[in-house]
Amino acid sequence: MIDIRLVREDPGNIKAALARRGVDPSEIDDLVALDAASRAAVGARDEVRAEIKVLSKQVGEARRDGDSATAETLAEQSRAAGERERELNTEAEAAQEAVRQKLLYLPNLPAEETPDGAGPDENVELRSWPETAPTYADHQRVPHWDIGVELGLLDMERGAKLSGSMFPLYRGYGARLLRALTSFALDSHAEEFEEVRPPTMVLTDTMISTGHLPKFSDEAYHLERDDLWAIPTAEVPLTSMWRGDILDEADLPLRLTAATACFRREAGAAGRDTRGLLRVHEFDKVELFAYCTPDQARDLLETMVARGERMLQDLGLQYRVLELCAGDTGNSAAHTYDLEVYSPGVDMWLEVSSVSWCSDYQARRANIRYRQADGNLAFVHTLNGSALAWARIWAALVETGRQADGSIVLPEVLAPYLRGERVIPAA
RNA sequence: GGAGGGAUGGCAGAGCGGACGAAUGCACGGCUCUUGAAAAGCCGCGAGGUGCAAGCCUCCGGGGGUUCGAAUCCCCCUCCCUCCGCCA
Repeated sequence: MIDIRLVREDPGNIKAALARRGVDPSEIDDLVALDAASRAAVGARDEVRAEIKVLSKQVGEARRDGDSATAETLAEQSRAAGERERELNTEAEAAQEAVRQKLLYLPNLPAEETPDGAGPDENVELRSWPETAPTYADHQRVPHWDIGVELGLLDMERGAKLSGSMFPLYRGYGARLLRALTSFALDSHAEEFEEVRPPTMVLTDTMISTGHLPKFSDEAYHLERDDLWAIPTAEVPLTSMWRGDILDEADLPLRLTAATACFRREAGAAGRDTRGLLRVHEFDKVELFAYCTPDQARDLLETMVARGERMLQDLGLQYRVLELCAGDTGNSAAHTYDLEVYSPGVDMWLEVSSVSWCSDYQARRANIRYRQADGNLAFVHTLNGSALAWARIWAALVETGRQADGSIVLPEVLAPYLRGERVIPAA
């Protein structure tokens, strides 16, 4: 969440920053009013509490002096104050909770460098690869869902039979390809990023820390009986690994990588991209994550994007890099780059990575701080990025690699992970 | 699932109705000494909120309760450890 003090000190500035992402300025006015009310209520309660403390101390003294009459008089006064305290406390807590709720729903402030814009159409294309766009043959213009059926790699019908639509089931070479991608990715990050295998079901507090709750509860799967949430991305558990902790500055940046399944209800996208792997409820993804100081954040963002790009080049997939505009940047992020691959069979650009700098928005929610050289505490910055999301990569690889005879040639870099078998034979 | 023991500052660990926001050690910061460093000595040092400030308030796993007053007593919950049961 954003720092309430910034709102208090300069509401106009916050209004302007959040207006860039479509937040109504009146929201900030509401927040300022709630905050003022909260501080007044807390102050009133604290005064009574101070009174009770003084009285209690005096009761003790009177008792020691053997003056039981005075002790009883003071105790009576304290009891009366206690009743007032209970009322004022109820008010104060309600007022504080109102401020917190308001803050939990407000998105992060966009970074200065994040370009203006209202939605996806105004994102900025920074670069693309390869420099000259490839041409694609007719045999590459076959959608992956057809290829999947033809070669026995993807069985969406049986997936739906088990779990409903948009739950893919991979078979044979198709399943092995996924496993190869995950191994390839983790190995390539291993030198700089510690490999983690976190739980995929998490507590409500864990989801709140990243900003996925309370605002986006419709997008997540919830197991009611145990009150657990299926993670939409490894970013969620990784952010909470150090929730509530104080890190040493010397340990920063702390870099992690994790492969997990990711679960998304896609409630807001019902009926869109329903075929194949373009949009699914469960997919595997390798995530990069970092905790760092504010000074380290911008460089880290660039190096994480570079890792994603490097992998796409290694996989031989055509891609472009988008800098998201303020209006399209995710709730928790200050600045985001998306990587999109071109998939010739469906003739679409598919988002396969989103790399975000969340400034201290998540750290504030999760209360993750570090001790600076001067001894003071400050919130860390968090960054996350996919490297990469496999379902759409799988689609692009199968479509791009399709040969005239119907077989599929996979990238050289995956050979070690495919027992040397880079070619999925034609049917 | 059953039985017992725990949870206190960055870490370790005392405290078990009032003088406790909390001993002590380590870590950390400053200073002295030193050519420099180490060692030693001295001083400082939990966090959050609010206030111009002095100050005031909150926090001893979480939530309730008893009491004039709770880290300390009672109840519930969570997590950790030991033992038993079950289990991939």
